[in-house]
Amino acid sequence: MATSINAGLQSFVDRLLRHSRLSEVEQAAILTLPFRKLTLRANQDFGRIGERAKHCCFVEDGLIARFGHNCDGERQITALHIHGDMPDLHSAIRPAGIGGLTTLVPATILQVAHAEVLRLAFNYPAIAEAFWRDCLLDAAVLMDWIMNVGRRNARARLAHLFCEMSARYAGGQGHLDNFRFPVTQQQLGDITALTSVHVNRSLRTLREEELVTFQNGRVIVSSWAELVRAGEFDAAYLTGDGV
Amino acid sequence: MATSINAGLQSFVDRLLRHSRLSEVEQAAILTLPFRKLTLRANQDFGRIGERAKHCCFVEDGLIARFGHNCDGERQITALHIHGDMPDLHSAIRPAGIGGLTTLVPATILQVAHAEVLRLAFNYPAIAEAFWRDCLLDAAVLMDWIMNVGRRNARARLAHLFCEMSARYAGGQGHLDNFRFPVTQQQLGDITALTSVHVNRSLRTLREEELVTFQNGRVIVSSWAELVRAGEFDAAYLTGDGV
DNA sequence: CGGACTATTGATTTGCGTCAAAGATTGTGG
DNA sequence: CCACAATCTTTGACGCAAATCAATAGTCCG
Repeated sequence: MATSINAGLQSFVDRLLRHSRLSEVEQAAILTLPFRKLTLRANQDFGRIGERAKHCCFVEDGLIARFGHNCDGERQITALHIHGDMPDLHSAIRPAGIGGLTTLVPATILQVAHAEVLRLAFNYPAIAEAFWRDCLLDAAVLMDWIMNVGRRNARARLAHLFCEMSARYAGGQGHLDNFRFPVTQQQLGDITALTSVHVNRSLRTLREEELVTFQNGRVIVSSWAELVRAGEFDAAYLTGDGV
Repeated sequence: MATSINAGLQSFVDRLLRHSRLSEVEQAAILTLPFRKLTLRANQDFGRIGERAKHCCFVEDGLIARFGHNCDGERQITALHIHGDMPDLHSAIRPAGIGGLTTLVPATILQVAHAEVLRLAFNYPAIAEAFWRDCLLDAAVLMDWIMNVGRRNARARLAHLFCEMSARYAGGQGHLDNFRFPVTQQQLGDITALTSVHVNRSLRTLREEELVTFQNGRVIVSSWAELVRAGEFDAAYLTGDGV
């Protein structure tokens, strides 16, 4: 169990600092959390459904998806977590699982015991507040995804998703016009509640309209303004508000 | 500004106690929160989009919906809140609005200033934890709704919704076979991402199958077991986990 | 070099939306 | 208490976006 300051934990602190104020002492307390580093293959499920977790996991590298299944076995991805996210911070407070977690690409995660997370939250009210706020940001994304899946057509859903990931990979400052987003068209379908066939057709539309190109797990934005319009994207829901 | 113990606040404490442990002192602290009671007509928007809130609102009576719009003006309801819920507890920690709030029927709400909520959370760590957990329960429902809208057909979406509301109106203990759920078919469509016409047809199907009848804002469950199966309902996501 | 994904495209089907119109219910003011 | 408006429910006919089915290429990797 490593306890030295770690670059992975630093990126989580960076994430928290984007929306919350933390003193040097509080930052240091997070950075010295004891963790266990796990290296996972692609498409490896962990944080099993129905099982009570005893750890939070923290994404040092890779792309993590939370998912559920309907009884026909169709998968629906309900959340994506990138470098610097803590996909199941909530499990420290509410251990009951809410869907499984899986890697979409090879990933490294840091496991931190619930007890350690709770100890921090208990000892440092500002950290508790930052954790709480972090969970609320995740919830805001969930709300946005309901809008996306419920009230937008295929083209708009994909446009919106690319906008969101562009903004998130940019780390809360503007957006990226060219970024790796290592998912298959099947997985894009699992995210947007479409079939891979229709994802393929809609991607072609977006490409031909010269809004965005998705190829080999990479997104290349041709016209950010048009893409934002097509996806009805407003980045407000991604930004914190407590600093 | 009333400060005496109030029956409305009591039902919120009851809700918290369903998932979190609070001492007598902590309960009393919540019950003496200063509030302002507002009586609202049906279909009255409040907690305006884009505006930073300064209060949390607490549902004493009625049915409150959180919603967003797409650019065609179609409304999507992303959350429902009943008697005892606090629809925007999160706004104390993250004031940025995430969609508007509206009443679906005449309602009475209690407004509590953010400062008061934060003071409680700061002074009583157990209350902060309970508030945090309460937000996580709301988030679990959001995740479930993504599944519902994304991966289930019209009949299953409605069945699932009726199951959820049956369980929630039962206050975390079993379910109700007969309960008021005062929404129109149009609003059922806004919740399930369907048109009111298709809601109507699907309700007929459910009625003819003798699973559930929806009439005049009342749900009458004919076969709970069948309804649960049709809606792929598992109440686990509604229950707290921290007691 | 062969097996397993992944992407692409065409043909066809279908669940749900759209449009339209007729009842039923509720509310309101005279 | 009735008349009339407004809203809500129900049903039919038709259209369309996305699903399904199916087949051919790429592409990656051992």
